[in-house]
Amino acid sequence: MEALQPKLALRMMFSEAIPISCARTLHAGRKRRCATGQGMSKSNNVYKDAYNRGLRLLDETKSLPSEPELGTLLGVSRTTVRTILARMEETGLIDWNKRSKTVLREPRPDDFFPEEETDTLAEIIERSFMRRLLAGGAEAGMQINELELAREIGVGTTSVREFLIRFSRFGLIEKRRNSHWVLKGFTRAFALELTEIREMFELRSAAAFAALPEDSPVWADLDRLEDEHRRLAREIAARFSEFSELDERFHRLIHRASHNRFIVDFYDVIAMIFHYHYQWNKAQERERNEVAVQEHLAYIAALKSRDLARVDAVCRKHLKSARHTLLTSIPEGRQPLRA
Amino acid sequence: MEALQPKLALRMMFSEAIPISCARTLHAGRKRRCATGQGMSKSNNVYKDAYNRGLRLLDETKSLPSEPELGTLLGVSRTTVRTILARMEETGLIDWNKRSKTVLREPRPDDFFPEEETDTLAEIIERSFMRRLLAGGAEAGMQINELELAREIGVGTTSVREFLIRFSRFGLIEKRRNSHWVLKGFTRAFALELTEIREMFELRSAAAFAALPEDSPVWADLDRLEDEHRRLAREIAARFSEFSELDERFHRLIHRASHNRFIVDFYDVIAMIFHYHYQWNKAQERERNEVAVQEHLAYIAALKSRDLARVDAVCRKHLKSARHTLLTSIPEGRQPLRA
DNA sequence: ATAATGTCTTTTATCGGGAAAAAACATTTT
DNA sequence: AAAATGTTTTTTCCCGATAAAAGACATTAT
Repeated sequence: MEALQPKLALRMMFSEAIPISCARTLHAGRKRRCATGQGMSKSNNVYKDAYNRGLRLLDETKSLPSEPELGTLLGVSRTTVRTILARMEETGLIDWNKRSKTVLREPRPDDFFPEEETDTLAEIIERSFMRRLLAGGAEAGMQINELELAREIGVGTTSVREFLIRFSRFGLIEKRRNSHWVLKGFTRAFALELTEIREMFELRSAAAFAALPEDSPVWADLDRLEDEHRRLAREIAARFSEFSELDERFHRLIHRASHNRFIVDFYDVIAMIFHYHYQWNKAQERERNEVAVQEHLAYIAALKSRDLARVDAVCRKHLKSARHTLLTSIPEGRQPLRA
Repeated sequence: MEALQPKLALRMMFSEAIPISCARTLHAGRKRRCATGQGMSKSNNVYKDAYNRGLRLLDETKSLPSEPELGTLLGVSRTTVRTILARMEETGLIDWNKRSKTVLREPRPDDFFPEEETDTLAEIIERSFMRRLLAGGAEAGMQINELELAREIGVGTTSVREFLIRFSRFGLIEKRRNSHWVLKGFTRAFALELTEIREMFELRSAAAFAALPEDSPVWADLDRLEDEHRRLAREIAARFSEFSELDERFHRLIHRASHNRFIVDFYDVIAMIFHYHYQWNKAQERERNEVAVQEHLAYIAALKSRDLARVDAVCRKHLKSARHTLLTSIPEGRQPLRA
C-alpha cells in the first residue's frame, strides 16, 4: 500500500545456507525424502538430542532404569525413550529385553548424532536471523521478507512466521498488517530503552530480594552462586568466557525475587540481547568480565547484609557499567563512543 | 511426559461454534468451497471491510478520487481498491471508466457486507478464546489443546498456534515444549503483577510528560482529550459506556511520552485486559467511569501545571482506584472482596 | 495392587499449496 | 514528466496433510 521505506531485503552476508539435516531416520528403518523436499514435516531432533544425552548415562551404570524413569531423566516421553532404547540395542550398546537393559559397551564418539542435528528449528532460524542482523548492513527501516528468509534458511514459511511473531516481543521488529515486517534496528535508542526498563526492574527485584525472609531457599542459591563467582574470580584469566552464563543465572535469581511474571519474562529480552552481544563484541571481554565478577561479589555481599540503601547503591553501580558496556559496542552516527 | 496438571480441556460453555463466513466471493465471480472445507485458504475480510468503509465515502461526494488516493484513504493496496470499484460498478453504485468514477446512487443497507465477515481471523480467535477464558470454569493449570480449539472455532491449527504465540506475551498462558499450553489463569496474582508494572511505567511516563517542552505537539493532543473528557462528564449519565475508549487513548498518550517501546508496548497488555474486563464486569460501571473521568481531569490539570509532585500524587491516586476496580472484579478463594 | 511394558490414539511441529492482498512493472492519459 | 490506469509477479495468510512426539489405554510382571 505504501512504499515509504527503502525496499532493501535483509540478505545474508556470507551466504552459506545452513542445510537442514537430512540424515535418514535411523530408528524403525524409516527414510525421509530430502533434497526433493517432499513430505519432510518434522525433524526428529528431540530424539537425537535425548539419545546423545542418553549415551552419557551408559558410562556411569551397568544397566539402565525403567522407561518412565528414563523419560523423566531425559525430559522426553516414553515413546521417545523406547525409540532411543531400540537404537541402542540395534547398535550393540545395550541388551534390551523388557525390564532388563544391560549395558554391553561404552559409547564411542561416532555413536553420537552430530550436534547440528540436535537443534530445534526455532534455534536454527534464530541463529540465522541474528547472524544477518548483526553482520552489518541491517539498517533500521529495512523490510523483512518471510518467504525470502524461509527460502534462504531452507525451512517452511510457517516456521519463519512463528519465529518472527515470537521474536517481535524483543522490540527489534514490527509487523505491518497484511504486509511485511519492518526492522527497527539494533540501535543506541534500543539499547537505552532496554536498559531503562532493566534498571527499573532490577532495582525493584534486588530490593525485594533483600527483604526476603531468612528461611527462604534463595539464600542458599545465592551462597552457591557466590562460591561459583569466587572460583571464577580466582581463575579469571583462563575462564573469563564462562562468565556470561553465570551472569545470566545470577540476574535471573534476582529477578525471580520480584514474583512478577512480567519482570521475570523481561529478562528473556535482556538475555537474548546479551547473548548475541557477547558473541559479537569480544573487545576487552576479559577486562569487562573481571570487573563484572567483582561487582557481582559486592552485589551479593550487599544483598546478604540486607541493607537496602547499600543494595541500591551497589545495584546501580553494576547496572551503570553494564549499560556502558552495551552502549560502547553500538556505534551510532558519528558521535564519539565515550563521553 | 509428565501429567502433574489436571487434564481438563478448556471447553466452551455455550457451544455455539461461530461458523466462518462462507459467502461466495462476489467479485470476479469466483466461488469458494466451504462446508466441504476444501481449499479455503484466506478470507477476503480486508476487501469486505474496506468496501464497507468505501460505501460511506459515496454519501459525501459525486465522484471518487484516484485509485492510489483511495488506497491511502482506506488503508489497503490498489489491488483491493480495484476489486472494490469493480463491485461498486457491478451493483450499480458507480459508473467506472478509467479515471472517472461517478456516483450513481446512495448505498442502501443491504449494500454493506455483514459485520461478521469483516473481522480478521485473529480477532475471531481472540474473541472466542477470551469468551471461554472469562466464561468461568477456566481454572489455572488447565491444558490448552490447539487442535481442539481449532476444531471448535472452525479454523486451521496454524492460525490458532499463531494466536497463542502472540497471546502468550500477555502472561496468561505458557508453553510446554513439544507439548500443550498451560493456562495460568486470570487470577488476583495476575492482576497484582500487571498493576505493579503499570504503576511503575505510568508514573515514569507521567513525569516524562510533564517535563516535555512547551512546544511539543502533545500539549495540543492533551487539550483535545481534556475537551472530550469535559463533554463526556457533562453527559455522563447517557454516555458513560464511551469512557473505556477515551480511557485507552488518554493513557496511551501519556505512555508515549516515555519514548520507550517496552513501556508503550506494555500498554497493549493493559488495554487487552481492561477491554475484556469491562465487557465482563458491568457492575457499577456508571459510577466507576464517573469517578475515573474526574480523576482524569485532575490528572490533566496536574500535567498542565508541570508540577512534578502534583503529577505524581494525582497519578498515584488514579492508579490506586484503577487497581481497586480491577481487583474487585476478581474474586479469589473465599476472601472478602473489599477490605 | 503397583509399576512396568506393550500397543494404540491424539496432539504437536512443520511442510507444500492456493486464494487474497500487496507490490512491481508496463502502459496510457493529462 | 508526473500521475494515473492496466497487467503481472510476489508475498502474506491460512488450510490440510503427515511424521515426530506425547499421551492414553491395555496387558503383563513383580
